[in-house]
Amino acid sequence: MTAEKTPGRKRRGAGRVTLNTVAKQAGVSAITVSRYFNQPEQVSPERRERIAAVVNELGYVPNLVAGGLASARGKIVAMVIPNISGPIFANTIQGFSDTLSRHGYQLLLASSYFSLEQEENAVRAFLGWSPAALVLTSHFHSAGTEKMIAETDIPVIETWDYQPERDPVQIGFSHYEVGVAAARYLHGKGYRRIAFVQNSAAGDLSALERRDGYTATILELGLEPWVFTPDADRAPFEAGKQAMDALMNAALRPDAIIFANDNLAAGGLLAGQRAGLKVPEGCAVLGFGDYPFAEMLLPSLSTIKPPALEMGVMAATRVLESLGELPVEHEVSRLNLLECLLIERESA
Amino acid sequence: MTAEKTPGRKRRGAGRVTLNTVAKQAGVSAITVSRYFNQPEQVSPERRERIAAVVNELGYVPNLVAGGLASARGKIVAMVIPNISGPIFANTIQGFSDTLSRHGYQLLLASSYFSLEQEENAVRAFLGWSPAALVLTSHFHSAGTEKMIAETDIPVIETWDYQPERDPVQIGFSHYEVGVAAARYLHGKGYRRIAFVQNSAAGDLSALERRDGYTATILELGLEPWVFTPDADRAPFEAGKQAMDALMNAALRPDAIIFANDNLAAGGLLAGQRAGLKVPEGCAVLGFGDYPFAEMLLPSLSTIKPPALEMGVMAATRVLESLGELPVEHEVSRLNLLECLLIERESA
DNA sequence: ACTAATGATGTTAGCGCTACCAAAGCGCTT
DNA sequence: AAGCGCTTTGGTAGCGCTAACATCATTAGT
Repeated sequence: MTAEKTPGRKRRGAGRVTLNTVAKQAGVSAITVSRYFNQPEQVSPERRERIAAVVNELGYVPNLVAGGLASARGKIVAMVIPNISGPIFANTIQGFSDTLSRHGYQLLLASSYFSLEQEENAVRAFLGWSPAALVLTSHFHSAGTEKMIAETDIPVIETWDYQPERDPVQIGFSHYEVGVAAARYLHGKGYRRIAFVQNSAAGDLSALERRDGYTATILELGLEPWVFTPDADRAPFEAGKQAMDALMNAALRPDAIIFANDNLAAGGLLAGQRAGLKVPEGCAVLGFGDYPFAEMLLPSLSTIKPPALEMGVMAATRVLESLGELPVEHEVSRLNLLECLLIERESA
Repeated sequence: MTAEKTPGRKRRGAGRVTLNTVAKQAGVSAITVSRYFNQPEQVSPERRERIAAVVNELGYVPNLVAGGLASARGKIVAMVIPNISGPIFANTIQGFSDTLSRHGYQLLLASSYFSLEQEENAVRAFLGWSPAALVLTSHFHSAGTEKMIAETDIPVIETWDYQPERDPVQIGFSHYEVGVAAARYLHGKGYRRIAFVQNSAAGDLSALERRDGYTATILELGLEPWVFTPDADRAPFEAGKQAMDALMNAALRPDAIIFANDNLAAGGLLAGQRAGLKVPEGCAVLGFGDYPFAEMLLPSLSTIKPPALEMGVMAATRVLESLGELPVEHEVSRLNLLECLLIERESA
């Protein structure tokens, strides 16, 4: 029944079901079918019904690429995140994606592995899809990325950090304050030789801010900062073991250790236990991230829980608000500071 | 310098930098600039250089939406996965995404939460973006989804399972055989009262296949199957605890337990330990998934590791091959059976 | 030297959809 | 009865790009 009468040379999308096919079949104009999908309330009920029947019969799927081109805004949102499989970022992605998909937006995702160059490439490619919004992680970007986000007119959101003086919408928390809180908490518990174990993964610049918060606070408390840096090429779990072994063999052992994340902390915990160390009596252990296994360890791991899921949901909410898909509560704020939660378990 | 001379009424994408802007500025035709991006080897070096300079100066970013419409194939690949934040699927996504992005393809991602309806919605929306390929999880789909994947002409790949008789490309492993292997392994170790703890999450149909493999094998070995199903509304970790408590209070305790996944197993392990149970002497524990924390537990968790990352990489490879982006090794096979690995640690 | 083959570049016509306007239909007021 | 505002519908002209073909310059072949 596909009556192709075009005589000439060019026939690319032959015989595909398009808006026009549906329109003809339903006896309405193309634009009406378009409205049926985008502003159904503007189409009379009878036509809606007729169009629905035809759509169903033909199995028509709207071509969003064409729609995106015509309207210059696709229902798609781009996100670049350091890595997808990390236990914490995953929650942010999930919260973001789910909130968006409830409103018919799709997620375009890429990981940067903390590489600014990879981030830039991803952003460039994404902008070519003219997404409705762009979500990045942290405020550390290459010059090229900065240029692009300054020039684009779509909303840009930065998560997982919080820099009041920056221009894009900020949804995050202060890593520096996390370092401060960790040091103060252990100090309050009576610990005095508090060490900090750095992230072995290069490029995680936010982790350095946590360390800086720690260092500053320790000095302020009149104690001595003590930062241990594992070998850069070790996996986090192994790096944690290395750190614990090294610290326990030091002349003057620490009585508490802050690990830059829970993976490191778990490694430290296990190495300590295998060496007969009692936690927290012999040495307290505090992590960061509240990874899913933190409560599964023995002793369970005290840690600082970042608002990972909340950031994803809030990022999506801000995006939807600025697209007019969601009523704006209060006033869209450029600065959204969320709180971390210190979860006190057995290890500290 | 943006000389707009169009007199008429419609001006939508006003003053945006397009292919044409670049072309004029560089003194070449639009198609040459297009070639510069898509088949650079067809453009002479001098022009390449000139175009590169202009692109850089204007900060031009190709509009992939327009390109996708014109060429009827966007450099985008869609994936639907049960959930993004699960520790195992995350690896598949990561492997998939990374392999693709190395070839300039972007990832469109959605999660279905094991809901066939949500999967169908995601697939429908994705097809509208005319992706280069579509990747799904498992072979359980709604009728609507089946219809769409039958009618579309883009490659469809199913991962995380393996059904030889199905049409789409299969990349996965046999869940049934995992159940068989788990039962055999414990039997070989001398255990005789082997229980199986089901997944509390409804909708994970693959988990049921693992159970079936277990049941069949246990019967074949002349033992008695024993399947425990936790309350459906419990989080996995809690469900594992519940299962362990219940099984340990049974009249005749099991001497080994297979948990449908590592989260359940971790809960079981912890509940057992808190109750003074020695693992594996009192009761062996075997998980599934090799979640990152499996080696961090005490005792470390024996488990079956699915080829999560490999499936992602292989899915991407097959996609790229069928798009002609990658030389085809051997012959593109529709059936790709990968192996799980039983990782023997301390718990079983 | 003349034609054929090759490679680089340009011209034209859409891809399938929506923005923009215009117009028609309807109930109501004055 | 004419005018007004409102809703519903349709016609037209692109959105920015690339496929397909056409053209031109260059080189090779006899």
